[in-house]
Amino acid sequence: MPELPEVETVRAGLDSLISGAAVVSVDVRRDSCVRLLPGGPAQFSGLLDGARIEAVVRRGKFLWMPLTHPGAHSADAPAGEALSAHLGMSGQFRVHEGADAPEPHAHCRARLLLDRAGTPLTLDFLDQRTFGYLHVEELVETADARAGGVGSSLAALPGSVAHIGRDALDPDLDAAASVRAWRRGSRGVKQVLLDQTLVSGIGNIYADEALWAARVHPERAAHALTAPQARTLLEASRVVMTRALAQGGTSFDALYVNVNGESGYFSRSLEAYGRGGEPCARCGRPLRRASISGRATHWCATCQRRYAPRR
DNA sequence: AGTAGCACCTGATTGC
DNA sequence: TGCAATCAGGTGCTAC
Repeated sequence: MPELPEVETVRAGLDSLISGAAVVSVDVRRDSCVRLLPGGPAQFSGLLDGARIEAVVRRGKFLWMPLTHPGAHSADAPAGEALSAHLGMSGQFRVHEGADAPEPHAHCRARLLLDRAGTPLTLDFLDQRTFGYLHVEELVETADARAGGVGSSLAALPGSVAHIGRDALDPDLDAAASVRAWRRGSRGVKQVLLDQTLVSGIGNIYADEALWAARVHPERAAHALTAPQARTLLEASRVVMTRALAQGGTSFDALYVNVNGESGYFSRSLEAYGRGGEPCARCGRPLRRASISGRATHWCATCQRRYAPRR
């Protein structure tokens, strides 16, 4: 469920609250949330105990927190280690300051007790549908990060993120190369926008919003996009996700909230997603809704033409 | 190599 | 009322 603006809202909230905190104890309440570790919850706890969270960083929808281990040598992992996380369709982080944390929610999959300069913190990972995960893994240098140069904060990525492209709001994204990659291949434009290995961060909501704003039909073949159309599409995705971020993200219900349990307001600003049958804000014709490769898709058949008009 | 299809889950809502 | 079908913001693996 969460896409780039929602994940960034979570990242910023976590960063301000838990950066610099040390892990005091770990309670995994559903083993599958650490399924990427062969050793399960015991290994997860062992890797985190005593570690210090240096920061909370993000690429696209992937989050990670570089760790340091006070008093330990770092010869094993030259680039360091990180607690990484993906929210899947329904993941949330919730932070409580002080010693009086409430009972864990029914969807709480793991609870970490932290200490930040003497202040106790409780970090809960909630996930109704359990597609999300927590993981501890080594950071690896990537060719992309080295080539990026300027993006020194992303010099190293967790192994599970190494195949993900820079996200649409990354200042180091190579727009020309991204547009070229988008225009290759036989898939429809919507599928290409959702391909996280090309440009990351765009999910089902913002794909529909960007396509509507750029007046591109979701089923237009990617190779039939002109270069200017593809550029417009990239710019539209940036604009819509930047506006959403400024409003705390998109939320329809309590399934997506920030680290304090609050909802964002961008659902009021959506032009296409969830508006099947309602009039298009540009032309007044009813918006279409259909399933495209298994994802609900919304568009205006008048403003967004599947085939380029004949001259 | 690139792409389609499905699997992975829980819970709310809709329809018979 | 009860129960089955459908749907939900994502990703990764497998098989063509």
